[in-house]
Amino acid sequence: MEKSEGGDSFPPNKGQSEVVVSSTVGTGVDFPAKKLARQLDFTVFGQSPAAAVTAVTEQSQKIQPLVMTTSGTQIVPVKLTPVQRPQLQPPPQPQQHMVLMPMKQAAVPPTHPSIRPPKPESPRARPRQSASEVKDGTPKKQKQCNCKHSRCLKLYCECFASGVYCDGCNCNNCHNNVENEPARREAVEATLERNPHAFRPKIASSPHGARDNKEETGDGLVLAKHNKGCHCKKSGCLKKYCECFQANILCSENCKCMDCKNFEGSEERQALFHGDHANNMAYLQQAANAAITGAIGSSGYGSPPVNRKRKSQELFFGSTIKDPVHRHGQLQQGNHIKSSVLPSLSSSPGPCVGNAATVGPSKFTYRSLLEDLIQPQDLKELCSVLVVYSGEAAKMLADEKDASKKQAEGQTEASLASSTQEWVQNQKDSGSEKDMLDCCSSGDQGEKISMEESSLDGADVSKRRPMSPGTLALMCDESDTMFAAAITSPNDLAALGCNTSSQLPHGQGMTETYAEQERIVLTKFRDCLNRLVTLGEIKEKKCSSMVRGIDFIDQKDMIGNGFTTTETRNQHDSFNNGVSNSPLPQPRTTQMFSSVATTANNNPLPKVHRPDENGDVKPTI
DNA sequence: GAGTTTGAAACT
DNA sequence: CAGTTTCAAACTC
Repeated sequence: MEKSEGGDSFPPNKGQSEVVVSSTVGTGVDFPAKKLARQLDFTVFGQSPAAAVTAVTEQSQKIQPLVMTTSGTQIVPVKLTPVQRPQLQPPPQPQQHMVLMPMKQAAVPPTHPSIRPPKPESPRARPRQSASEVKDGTPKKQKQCNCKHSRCLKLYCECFASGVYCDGCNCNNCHNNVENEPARREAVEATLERNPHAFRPKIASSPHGARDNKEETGDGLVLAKHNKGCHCKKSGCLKKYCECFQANILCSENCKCMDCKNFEGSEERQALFHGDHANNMAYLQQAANAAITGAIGSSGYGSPPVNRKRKSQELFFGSTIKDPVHRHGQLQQGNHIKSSVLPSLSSSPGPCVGNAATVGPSKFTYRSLLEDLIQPQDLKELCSVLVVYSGEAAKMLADEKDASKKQAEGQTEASLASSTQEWVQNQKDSGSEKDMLDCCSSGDQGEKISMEESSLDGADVSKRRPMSPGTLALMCDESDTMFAAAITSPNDLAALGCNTSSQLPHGQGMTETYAEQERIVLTKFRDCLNRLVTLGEIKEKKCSSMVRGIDFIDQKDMIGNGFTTTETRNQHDSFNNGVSNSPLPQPRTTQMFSSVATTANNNPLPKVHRPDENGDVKPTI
């Protein structure tokens, strides 16, 4: 039962597996080091998990069943499942150095300080795990295949796919052994012929680099993505059927899965991972099942599968939103900021993307954590505030640089400054802000500002304060994309400041002004985004608590005194001014941005200041 | 532990 | 390249 064939002579079976093979290989071991060496050349396999963590370039990932142990003195074959090969993400199963390691070493689970330990898994989740693998909870051996028809010479076989001989497997008619090396080699060649990359790691480091590298979804690091992507249809990519899920990575744009729930921000996924203990697996699995059945159940295939295909989902904001959940998830993976804002930007005040509940009866529907944090008007307001800042910054800087000129030119700029401040103040005091926001964007705001200026000081366009290219672009973009209708004549655009040439009376001095102006605006914008992030995090925590079933505790705390932990309490305090104390934190972005607006309102520039109180003034948006 | 489900791999 | 079949792991009962 333990072994049908193939592992009899090589690799050494269990009794032999404790033999240490030194780096010089072949010392007194009844299996030839040469064979091990041969393994090296036939495929290019993933590195040991530990090594893989640190070296992750696709090119360098030679499939290499024999790797140096951490001691650096021994060569041991490693056994990784196909999805394990890649690295980065420790698979759910404990990874074991293979047979040739001394038991003492083998008994020590490889650790990966830099990565999250494999998620807890109940024994039930590994029903086929050999008895020898985990008896006392200590992984001792590689995973064993159970191939029956492939002779372990197809990629179906994990051993073969991993580039190692079968050892102690439960396979039948195994040819993945030294005795059948010719057949094996032939199979390898055939496999490579079909797919030259067949033995290359399936998981590659993300091209998104830093973003992905720092990606932390609360449930584990998500560092890479599947090269080919999965094609899951029914598992929601929340089961180990899914290679991405199994590798503990998020589905990516490479995937062609349906009803994917393995994306950042997926509540279903978070529900799976937020359980930190193995004994939560039952619940977690229930959550996964519920998520899957909920999505697939009545609605899942009620619509043509094609509609659920990623192809349609990839139609960026196509008019037909068949699967907002998945699509949103993909978007999130693609771009944090974009995904965070998109729900709100998605225009129609109607159902936002995150409001998947309106689309399908899925029991678990994904709603962006930021869904109710950001409203379209909030963005408008933000843009408006930024424009105000921009204007104020430019004006102030221009004032400084052109103090002498302004003396000659009279009070124009001063009136501009005062008028702008007055305008901001009036906007707030008169309560017309909403009205303004309802009908304008930054561009519109800019228009208003410009109009105001014109009306107040009578200055012509050429005298209007300069605006940075960035600001102008922002304003123009806004007006182009969202409020073009409001612009009825070219003069409007000119009024928006799009005519940069007319705004640049000061030559090089303006460059500095622009830089400073942009810095201020961007810094402020960063501030807002940071607040948004904080809000999202807090809300995520709350959601996590709900998932864990302890929500009521936290919620109670939140209702009463804020948050339970010092950390969250601090977070709460940090933006206390802008966030409501609603039990279920749904702080409006308007509130969140209010401090910005207030700053702009009360003290436009002195406080435009360095939003980063620590002195970091460089916008890092 | 048997049977079912699932999705990758292989095949057509 | 798409559709189908084969296969073995994951999963359920």
